Amino acid sequence: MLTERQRAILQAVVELYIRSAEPVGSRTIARLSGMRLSPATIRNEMADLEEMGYLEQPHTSAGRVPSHKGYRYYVDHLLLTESVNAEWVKALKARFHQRYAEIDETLRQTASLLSELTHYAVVALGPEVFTTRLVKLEFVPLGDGRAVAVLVTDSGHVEHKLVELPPQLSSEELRNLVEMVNAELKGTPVAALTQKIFQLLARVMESNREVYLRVQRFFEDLLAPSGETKLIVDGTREMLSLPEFRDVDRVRELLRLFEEGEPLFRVLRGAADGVRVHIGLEQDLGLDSPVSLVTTTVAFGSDLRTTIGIIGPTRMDYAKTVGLLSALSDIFDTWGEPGR
Amino acid sequence: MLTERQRAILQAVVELYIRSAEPVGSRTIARLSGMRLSPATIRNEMADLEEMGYLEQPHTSAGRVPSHKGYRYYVDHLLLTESVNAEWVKALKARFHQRYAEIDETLRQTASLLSELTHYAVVALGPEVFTTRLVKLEFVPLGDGRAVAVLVTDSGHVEHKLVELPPQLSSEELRNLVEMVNAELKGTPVAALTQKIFQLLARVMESNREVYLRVQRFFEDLLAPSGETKLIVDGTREMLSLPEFRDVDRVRELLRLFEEGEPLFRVLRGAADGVRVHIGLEQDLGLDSPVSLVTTTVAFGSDLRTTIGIIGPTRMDYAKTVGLLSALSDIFDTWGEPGR
DNA sequence: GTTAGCACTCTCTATATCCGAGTGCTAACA
DNA sequence: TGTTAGCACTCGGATATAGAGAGTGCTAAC
Repeated sequence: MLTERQRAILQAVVELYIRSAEPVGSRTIARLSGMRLSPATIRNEMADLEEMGYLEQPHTSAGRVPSHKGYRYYVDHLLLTESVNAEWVKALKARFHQRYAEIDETLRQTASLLSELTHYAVVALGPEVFTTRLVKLEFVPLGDGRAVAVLVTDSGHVEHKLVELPPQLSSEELRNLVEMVNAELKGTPVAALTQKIFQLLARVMESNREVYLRVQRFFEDLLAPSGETKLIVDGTREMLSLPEFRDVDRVRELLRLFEEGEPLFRVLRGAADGVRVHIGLEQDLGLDSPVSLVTTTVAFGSDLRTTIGIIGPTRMDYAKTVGLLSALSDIFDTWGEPGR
Repeated sequence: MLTERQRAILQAVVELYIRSAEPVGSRTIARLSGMRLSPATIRNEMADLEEMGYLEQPHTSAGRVPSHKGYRYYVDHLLLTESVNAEWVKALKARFHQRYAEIDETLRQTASLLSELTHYAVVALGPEVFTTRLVKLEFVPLGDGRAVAVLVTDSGHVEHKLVELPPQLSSEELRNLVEMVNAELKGTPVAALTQKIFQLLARVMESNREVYLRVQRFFEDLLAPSGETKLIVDGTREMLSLPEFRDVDRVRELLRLFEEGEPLFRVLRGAADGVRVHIGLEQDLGLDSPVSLVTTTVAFGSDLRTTIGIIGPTRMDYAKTVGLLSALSDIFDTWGEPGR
């Protein structure tokens, strides 16, 4: 259990370190924090805090730096979430008021704005479309045995794919089939589509087993999630001005992380609902540089959900970041209700 | 006019500098190049080459480095284009044999492969769709006054956009309109589409001036090139291992360039047909780091054209890069003929 | 419990020094 | 006349050294 004074000192260390990126000494705290205490006293407390694992010393005779445990305590008990600038909230909301935009695009723009506001990098899971529903499936023949298949969902999302038509299937038959799919499966959640189509096919085509198999394969290909969920990344550039990334090797690592995506996927997928602070992800992400991630998992209306994360140095400005993502969550929540 | 020996020396300087990134001294050339000459003789020649502007000295008592003029001469007169690894050609061709893929995707994959092969960054202009033709225009109503407009071209390209339906237009009327567009304008080049639609509208709706204007505005919006041509970028990461980018500031510049796009657009758009070598683009691109660009402008069949460029340090491996892009051009050319 | 004082530690910066690679020039050589 | 050996000179980069500054822990006094 920490005393009131220890908490105050821990808070001061964290906040000063966040601002300066330099180890914080007892002098500095004595001067800048309101406490009427001498450096010596603060030194004693800091020694205790270190022993308890909240602070670390890069080397003897340097100031202190928060440990992961220290950050954790700070975030969980000492953080006063900043109420977000009204200006910013307005800017965020603006992203949603242009209803023309596709969800993907909205998300991309949000990411871009967030990185601009925080000066950190932003990652977002492309929205999962599991629960969106089919509005229309269409084939547009191109004339040389190929066609474009276009699939429109009720969220306004469009998937399209160039397909080779199975030669066994006359264009007449295909047209009938598609008409039937549209008539009978409109409103079906996209996730269940493949299965439903198979059932439909089985019913219609039981006569001709061989063609059935071909056509089944064909739809299977068509509906296979085209390139698994995308990762949206923005603001890589912002990270480069941080002292943590003064070294090009660090930058290279970071770019690799963003290009590769896999480790980020894992972390984002694993993030619990609401705004969460993940401190010290360097191991999980395979980086040498100390980074933290603040995530929020939000729902777009009742159909879609996505996770947005802000990646910064471990000494990132948690107050601002958490505040911003909370505000964003609220906007998402209230936005889902009226229309979509 | 350069003597045979001077050309040999210039070539040696360029090639050694490309390999080592270090200024090249007379000793090195005497040792490594086949010429049976002493360093002293080579020094004399190098002094002459410097006076003629082909070489530069970073400082007295360093070796020589090629000037832009030197590179130019090398590329224009001394370059033996490497015949490309059969393996690579195969890999490139493979990108085109999956006819399912959309052009955009093909291009993206090609860029990715090129950057992997060269270890430089690759930029490509999203293909210009000016000459592709309309195959089908479709509106899929979503039910709350919005609809998805889907436009399919004969190259298999799909554009889609969420639109708000003009309330003055009944869905009945819209359906008729779209049907008419499809019936009458199928095969129209996309570039001419807006104008054609206006003519059609004018003919059909002359009775109701006010609605006409609304609907015109609506189509205008719809067909406005959605977000000007895209820039495809890949392989930024590769650049980071080059000594030219050991400094983070340089990296930051580079990332900004790729994010911003505008200067790159200008250069790529301005590139003449065929394989071209642009030496020393640092001014044009607003960089401090010395970079060159090798471009090729290729046609996809008769309909589309695009420019692909490889950006590397000015001391990039021109032989390899030019060879690779030549091979790519050939593949594009022969590929355009059969099907599409 | 708090604080002043002090010796000590360690990093960082600036300065001096040295080494090596490379040059230009001169004079000798074929 | 072109080529080469020799040599003094230059300059950047690496290495060593000293000193400043910031911060600590500990002791002893308040």
